[in-house]
Amino acid sequence: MGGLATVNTGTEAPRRTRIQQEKRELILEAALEVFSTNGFRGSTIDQIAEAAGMSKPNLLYYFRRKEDIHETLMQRLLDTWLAPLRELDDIGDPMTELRSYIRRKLEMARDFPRESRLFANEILQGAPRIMPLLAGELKTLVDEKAAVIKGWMRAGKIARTDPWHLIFSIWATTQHYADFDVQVRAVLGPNRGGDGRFEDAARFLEQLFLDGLKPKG
Amino acid sequence: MGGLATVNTGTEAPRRTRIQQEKRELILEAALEVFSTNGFRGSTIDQIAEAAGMSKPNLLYYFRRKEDIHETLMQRLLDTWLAPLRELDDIGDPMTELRSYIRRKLEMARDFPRESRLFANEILQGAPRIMPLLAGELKTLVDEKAAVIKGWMRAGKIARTDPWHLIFSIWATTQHYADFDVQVRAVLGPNRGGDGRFEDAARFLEQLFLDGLKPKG
DNA sequence: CTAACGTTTGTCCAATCGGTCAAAAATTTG
DNA sequence: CAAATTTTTGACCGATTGGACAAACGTTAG
Repeated sequence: MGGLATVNTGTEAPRRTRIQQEKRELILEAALEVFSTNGFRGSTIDQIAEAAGMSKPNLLYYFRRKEDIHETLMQRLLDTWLAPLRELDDIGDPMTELRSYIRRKLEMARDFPRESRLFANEILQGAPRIMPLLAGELKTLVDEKAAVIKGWMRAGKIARTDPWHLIFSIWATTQHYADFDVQVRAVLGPNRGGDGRFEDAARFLEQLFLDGLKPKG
Repeated sequence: MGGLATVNTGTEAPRRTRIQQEKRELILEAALEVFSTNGFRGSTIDQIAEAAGMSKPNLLYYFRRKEDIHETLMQRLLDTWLAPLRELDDIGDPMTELRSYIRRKLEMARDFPRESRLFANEILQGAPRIMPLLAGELKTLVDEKAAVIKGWMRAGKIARTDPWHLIFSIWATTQHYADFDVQVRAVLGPNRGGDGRFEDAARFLEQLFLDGLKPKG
């Protein structure tokens, strides 16, 4: 007889066997691949199951509903995704801090493009599943860091601007290389669009955020 | 009896009656709304038909397949979407030209957010339907404008950087306010996230691209 | 009026969807 | 070993999907 609801209690304590750990991980990896390229509604359980190398009922033994997979994925994502911003620290040289924040975000776009696209998909569709997190946890964190940046501006360490839009512009420019990767590569062509494109981007962004475009007097 | 295939010949000349013109326009408007928030696979013909105020078979009388609607939408989009870049002109002050390009792109993000999201959805999913356009028409245009920008750099009118990544950064920062609008508003909150957010963004971006963040000596 | 043509809809269909279930297979436990 | 438990699967279900079709309806030209 089937050993049923002991696995996906969801809210309860996750007492899991070794196999359950491994298989759940396998499913999440496959789901990340599928969800990030097709969106939630555009992805099917069959696709995920096939990518994970198992049958659909077997997948549903580990995750009761399609939404549970997506939810688990999103929860994990947000933690690692905001880590670079959390590291933005009041101690240390402001310009250096910002530069390394940009570098870290660009590295994440390079190393975890699927996670970036998963997030972008969710936001594009109106963030129906993570809206509370955006208005809560995320807003709190950004407001906090905006205050730090404002302190730097008052101290004359960096130019005075809108800290919130500064953070947006860092998000936009770095995540662009993950979310719009196909377009970036198509436009750059085989030569400039190769592996070196992230170093080119890093150099450009560093200069942009440091000096802007005005020619050196 | 039905007056059949005279409407959706697709490749042939579009000899259309007044009603056909109007209804097709109605459908495209509804489809833009639906596709831009749900993606292609996530949208259903029924949704579009309902949004257009007609029955599904009636919609399919004007567009034979779901894909035909999407294709028509994308074709129109690309023309208007790239118009600002086409206007980027060699005559005139380079810094002014770039500034007004950024302003125009930001206005498009404000006035046509659905178009921006439709495009973002397509790229996110690997641009399966417009890849040839990216590697062809788009690349040609960008290469051409990159050459113009390079000329400005050689003439010492703007700082030397990578013109392609400069264009990417303008796309990213401006379209961010359409594609990630939900997140932007959630983070800014009711006060700063109101209608004034685009003016704040315009001010910030102007300063970023002009002077960067380095404090004024 | 009527014939021809353009428009609209109700009905239907095969394929696919998310998810269930019971039974088989594999594994762990004693 | 055998019993208990966990894991896997084939078969199945109702709902939804994109699309086909013929009949009904509306409009216009002769």
